[in-house]
Formats: sequence, C-alpha cells, structure tokens
Amino acid sequence: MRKVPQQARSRVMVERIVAAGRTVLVHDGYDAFSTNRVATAAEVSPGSLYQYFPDKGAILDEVIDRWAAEVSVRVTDCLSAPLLGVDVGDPLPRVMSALVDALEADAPMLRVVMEQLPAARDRPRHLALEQRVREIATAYLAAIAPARRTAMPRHTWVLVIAIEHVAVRWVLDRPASISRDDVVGELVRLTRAYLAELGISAT
Amino acid sequence: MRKVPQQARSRVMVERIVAAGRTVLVHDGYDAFSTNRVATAAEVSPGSLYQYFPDKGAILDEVIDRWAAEVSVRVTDCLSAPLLGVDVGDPLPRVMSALVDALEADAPMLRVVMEQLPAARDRPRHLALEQRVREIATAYLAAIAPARRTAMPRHTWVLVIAIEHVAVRWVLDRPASISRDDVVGELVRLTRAYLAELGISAT
DNA sequence: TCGTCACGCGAGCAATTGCTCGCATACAAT
DNA sequence: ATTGTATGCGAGCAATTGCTCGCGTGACGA
Repeated sequence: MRKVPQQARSRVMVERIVAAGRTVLVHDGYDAFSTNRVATAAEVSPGSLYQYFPDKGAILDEVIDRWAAEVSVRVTDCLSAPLLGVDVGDPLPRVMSALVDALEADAPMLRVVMEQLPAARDRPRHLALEQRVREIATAYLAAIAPARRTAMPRHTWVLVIAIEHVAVRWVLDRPASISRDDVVGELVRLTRAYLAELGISAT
Repeated sequence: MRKVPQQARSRVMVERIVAAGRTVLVHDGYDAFSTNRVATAAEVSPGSLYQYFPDKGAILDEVIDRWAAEVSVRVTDCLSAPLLGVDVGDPLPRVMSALVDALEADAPMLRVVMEQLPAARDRPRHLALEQRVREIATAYLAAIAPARRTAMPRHTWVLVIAIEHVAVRWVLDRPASISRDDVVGELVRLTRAYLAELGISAT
C-alpha cells in the first residue's frame, strides 16, 4: 500500500477496487486482469488505483489473500475443533466434508487460482497454509498415537498433500461418476487406511 | 505448423527453435518466453520463426509435448510391464520409483510447467495422460481383484491423483526430512494401505 | 551453368501494457 | 469564507509484445 486511506470515500474506493478485481478475475480470467480493466470495472480511474496500491500485483495479492483467508478459516477451524476437546462425533468425515465445502464455496475462484495464475506467485502463501494444517494434523495424531511421534511429520506431509489435491481436483473436474458423498468417503477411506498401516486407528 | 520443412536446413532450423524454446523456458522462465527472445536464442530471425509455427503458443506446445512424452513413456512403460506378464519382482516399488525418476529427470522443466505455466494451457494433455495411467491401473487391479471391478474407476481416480501429486510435490519441494527412498516407500505404503482397505492385497 | 523457388532475414507495425503527472475537485479545520 | 490538503481524474508516455512484409540469397533440378 502506497498511501493509507484516511477519509471514508477513499476507503470505499479501495473496497470497490478489490471487489472489481475479484469480479474481473473470476469472470474474465487472469489474462484480462489489467490495471485499466480493473479500474474501469471499479468505475475508477487508473491513476486513483495507484494511490493505494504500489502495482498491479498488489491488487491481485489482496484479492487472493481475502479468498485464501475464507478457505483457510473454514478448514483450520474444523480441523482444530477436536483438538480442543470439542466432541463432534467422528471428526474425520466432518473435516473432509468441511474441506470440500470450503473449496466448493467459490469454485470459479478456485479454478482461476489453480488453472490460470502462475503457481509460483502464491507459492509462499500456499505453503504456509499447508504448514499450518500439517502442524494441527501432527498434533492431533501425536495425541492419539504418542509412540509413533518421530516419523509423524513425514506422514502428515504425505497425507495432507494427497488429501488436498484429491479434493481440489474433484471440485475442478467434477468426475461424473463420483458424487460429493463419494469423494468425502474416499478421502476418509484413504486417510484411515494410511493411518491404519501406520498402526494408528483414527476415530 | 504453417509450412512443412522440405530442405534439410529448414528442418534443422525447426529443431534449433524448439531446442532454444526449451532452453529459454527452463533458464529464463515463462515470462521471458517471447517470440523475439526465442528467435534470438535460436540465432534465427523472428520472421523465420513464423514460417513453421503459426504463433507463439505452437512453439510452447511443441516444447512441452516433447517433455511430456519423455515423462509419459517412462511411467506408462513401467506401469504396463507387469500387465504383460513380465515378472520383475514386486511391481509396486518399481513403478513408484520409476515415477519419481521420470519427474526428477528434468526437474527444472517440471518446475516451470507446474509453477509458471497457466495450468489451463496443458490441461487436456495432462488429463489425457492421467486417463491413460488410470486405464492401465484399472486393468491391472481388475485382473487382481475381479470381484471389486464395478467401483474400480473411482478408486483409481483417487489413487492416481494422490500418488501423482505427492510425487510431484516431493520433487519440487524436496522436504529436507524426506529422502528419495522415504518418498518411494510412502507412495508404496499409501497405495497398499488404500488397496488393502478395499480388500485387495497388492503384491 | 542457370533460373527459380524455397528459404531466411530483420526492420518495423499495430496493439497493449503498466504506470505517471499535471490539474480539477471535495473536504475539513480555522 | 478561506485555505491547505487529501482525493480523484484521465490523457498519455515508454516499453514491450506478437507478428508481417518486402527483399536479398543460396540451394537444387534442369
């Protein structure tokens, strides 16, 4: 940010810009995400745009950050609930269902992020999220099976990546022969099977 | 292709262009992959470039097609060997190892393809490759466990995607705590566990 | 040897891009 | 009311892009 919005009207303009950015990104794709295009969609002049954002990338970052935050809270919240002792029945299906939900919430946005943005751009963000998820998962599993603690990071690394990508690809590809319940079931199955092989009986 | 190379010199020029394209792509990244840049690297004029390629994308396609073919044959060959009755001991570790090998063979290229190219560009190609792998896997598993045949496509879909992405991410991220043997072992473990859960004991 | 056509060149066009700058306006404090 | 400042505007610059066109040149069949 180049300047901090001080008056009310400037703050709403920043909001308009971010909102327009998301709209342009989702409806017209990454290639159409030009400064002039976003400015037009926001009904704002290109010059105004650069009073609060240092460059084009900053606008894009803001748009994606907000979306990533939406997804992030849905997943990590649900993931950390059982850790805190909150009993919600079988946690595994709930977590997997929440994951699919979070990704489905704005599927077009997910599609743009996964298929049009150069992945390198959001790599740090993405890795950070995975890291957090992994830490929670590791803590959870370590609580269940303290004995197996040493190699746990390796196992959660494999598991988190596998689960994440299967879920993402299901949302994006929507294979006709696999229903939502199916994929949640398979995610649970895959996790249970892998953990069982490790001698951990996940509840 | 806009024109078919007839004389020898024109054929070598096409080769020079494709080779230069791959070099530029790997060394300077996708953003630097401009027609003029490729032409310079190939020591060829921009005009010559357009005598054999309709547009920039066609050059990129050719470069990626060749790399994809390299990876493809390594994986599918190894995958179909046990199907043909060739006995090579335990096939699962061999396949996983071959997969990692294929991806490692030109890791920088893999990185560019996965992190810089807009994924949508190669989506059809990628899906087609996955489809072929899945068909082979389905055939193999159906041969082992004919009873479970009906839901098999769903299971191979999950398995292929999970395995593929774990392997890719390992090559790209190189987690310090996970050796090559480790990841191959985990891939085998994940597969075996999942199949066991399905009542299939993979050899 | 010669004529011809495939070949290759490279200056440069047209379009688009991210971004800036000088100027008009609206607001808030005095 | 007036002044100082934060805000907003939009024409337009500089750079880059993908791509073309007109013209030499050298290879190959006759």
